[in-house]
Amino acid sequence: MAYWLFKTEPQAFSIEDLALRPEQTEPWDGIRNYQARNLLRDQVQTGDQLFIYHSSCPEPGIAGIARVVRGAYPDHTQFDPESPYYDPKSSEENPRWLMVDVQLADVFAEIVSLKQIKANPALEEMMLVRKGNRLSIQPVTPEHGQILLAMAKRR
DNA sequence: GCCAACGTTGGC
DNA sequence: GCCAACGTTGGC
Repeated sequence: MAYWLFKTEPQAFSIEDLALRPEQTEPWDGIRNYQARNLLRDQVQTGDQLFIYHSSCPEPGIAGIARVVRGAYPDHTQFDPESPYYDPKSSEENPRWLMVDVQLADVFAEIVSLKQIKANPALEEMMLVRKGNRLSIQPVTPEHGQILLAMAKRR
């Protein structure tokens, strides 16, 4: 079981949306970055835990945890001309983009803020806080994962 | 293959 | 809204 950090903009999709129907699995679609796609394809596995990170919002940080319930398969939004994620250069025969299905595991009582993460010397090697990193899917080491879990207040 | 121009991300 | 730090595109 590996840990990952998945970014989302809460105004588009937040952990509260996952929490609306906690029993339901949700497709994590719209990944349009090759590095992130390769992680989905090669490394992200069913049962892995995701730290759900809210970005571009008043308080950026980790809002909770989800689990991967289905490994990588073609992201259907790439074939839909009506979708903002439509990719005319992709084809059903040779899909370019992948997605996974996730299910809510836990909503933190309080966000583990980017500010807190930056303030913790034990997390200074996290990809999230390394300069210039914008990757939307990031590996989280077991050590960092344990520290983040310890920082979180469980609801 | 180079690289300038352009687009995106995301904190502040 | 600003802007740094990328990633992508496309002419050559």
